[in-house]
Amino acid sequence: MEHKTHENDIIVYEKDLDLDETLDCGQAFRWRKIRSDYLCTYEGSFLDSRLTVSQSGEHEFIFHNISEEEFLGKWADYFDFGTDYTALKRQFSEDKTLRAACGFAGGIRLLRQDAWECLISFIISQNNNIPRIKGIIERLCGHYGHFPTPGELAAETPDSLAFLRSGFRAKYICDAAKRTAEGSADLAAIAAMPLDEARTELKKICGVGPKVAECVLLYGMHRTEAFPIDVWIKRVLAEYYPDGFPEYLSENAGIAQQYLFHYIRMKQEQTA
DNA sequence: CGCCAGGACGCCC
DNA sequence: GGGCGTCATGGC
Repeated sequence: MEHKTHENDIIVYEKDLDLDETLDCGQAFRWRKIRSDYLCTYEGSFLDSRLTVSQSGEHEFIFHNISEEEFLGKWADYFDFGTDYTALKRQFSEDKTLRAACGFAGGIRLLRQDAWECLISFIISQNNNIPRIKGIIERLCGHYGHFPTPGELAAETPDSLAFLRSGFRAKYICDAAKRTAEGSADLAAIAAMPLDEARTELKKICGVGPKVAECVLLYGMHRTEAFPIDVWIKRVLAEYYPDGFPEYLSENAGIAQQYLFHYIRMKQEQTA
């Protein structure tokens, strides 16, 4: 990744990034495509940080109206620009199915999101569809003007969160907020634990089962060996990996999973 | 209308 | 330990 400043923007050159594939593949829920003169432009946030970013060419991106400090200190990390995805995809491509998935959408990157925001977001995601997940999170952030802190959410009750229309998940949101605010769930500590221990700790939060725990580990703590299994990945495993997922990929299985998730969903959409 | 959604829980055996 | 009904809400 190379970058330069131009007026108030940061221009980035990166071969292994596609904004549509990365920001609209179900790993983050707060990005929305806005009309523009570029290939595509997205507006989005994590916690209370907002960004407008455009894809101005196949390998060229504009991070609008931010300083170099803000780019290097925040967004370069968020977009995981420190990781060599060319090397990752080369490794993935030893596997036939993954080679097809990377060939289909090679511009996916694993965003380095905030653990707390991921915890709440993926609690909301359970037994839910992506458009509605986005709506609930939008109402949540709209209410506070930013993604609520653990303390802010801990002051709520399922009744006071009725405006979210999050259904049975409201009580789970409250439990996660309470535990995080009071420290019985210490996300920073969990992020540093051995994987199985981290899983166990996350699942102590009411409403966090195997799938949500895996998503928090992968998307919010960048534990790339975490491997969320939802209905789509179940189909991939049954169809392409009846004898199990290749062991040599285990260290980056979560990133591989991201390519496969996008691949199988788009394939389904095309044949549907 | 019915089926499904980036599931987890409680209960049953 | 595995199987199954239930849980709100709304997209399609």
